[in-house]
Amino acid sequence: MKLAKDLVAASTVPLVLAILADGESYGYAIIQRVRELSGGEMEWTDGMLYPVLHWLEENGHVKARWGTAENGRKRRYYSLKPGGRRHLEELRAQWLTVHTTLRRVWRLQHEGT
Amino acid sequence: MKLAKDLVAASTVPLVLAILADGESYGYAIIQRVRELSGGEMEWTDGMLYPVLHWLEENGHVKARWGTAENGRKRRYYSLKPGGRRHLEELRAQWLTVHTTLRRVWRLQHEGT
DNA sequence: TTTACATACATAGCAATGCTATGTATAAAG
DNA sequence: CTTTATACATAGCATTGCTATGTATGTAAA
Repeated sequence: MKLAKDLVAASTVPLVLAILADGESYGYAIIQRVRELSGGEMEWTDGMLYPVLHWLEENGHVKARWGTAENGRKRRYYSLKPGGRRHLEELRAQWLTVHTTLRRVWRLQHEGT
Repeated sequence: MKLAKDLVAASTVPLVLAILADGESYGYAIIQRVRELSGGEMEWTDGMLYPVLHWLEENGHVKARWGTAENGRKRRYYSLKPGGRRHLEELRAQWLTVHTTLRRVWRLQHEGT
């Protein structure tokens, strides 16, 4: 399923933060995690993720460190800062507000009266 | 609660279509309906809604007619066309895909293991 | 040892567009 | 006669998402 641009934009930051809330991670792994969590429905490109990661870092939501994988490969590991956790909760609340609203109208369609 | 731009953008069209799926309506009433459905959390401006309505009409999702309210006031009534209904279902499916994905990560945070 | 593929990160730059700001008009209320 | 709520419309630009592109290396296969 091809997802609308808008929807992808609205969910990118919440998803990244939520994944990091589960523990430190890095770009490539986050992309795979998203595919996994979505059952293959969401396919992110690295080109769209890295700018988001940089933005999150600049805005104090996450911190980053260079690390080395078991195989010697360089990686940039990201983890949540307290501000990021707060931001995540805020975004979650916003998402749920909208979701609840949508559910209310949908219910009118699928049920009687 | 102030909602993020992205999230507003992602939910506007689905919400409008869903409201129209419930029956013919017009700009001003749609704005009030959104406020009502969201329990006052979502406040749309007319300036952001009308362009969306025009876009939906141009793209064959809705049809519009000029009508007159009981009080003699001119109104532009919109109603769903079959293509709009299909589009609504498509957007709903997309929304649910993302929502399900988010719920899965959130669950990891709020529950154990 | 060369090719191919997966892994891994980075960013310039512009196409696309959301929506603010602004304008018009009228019914009802005070 | 003034204000408020109702009702619709759109120019135009500030904002920004993300494609396209570039770099680099580990591993497997050919």
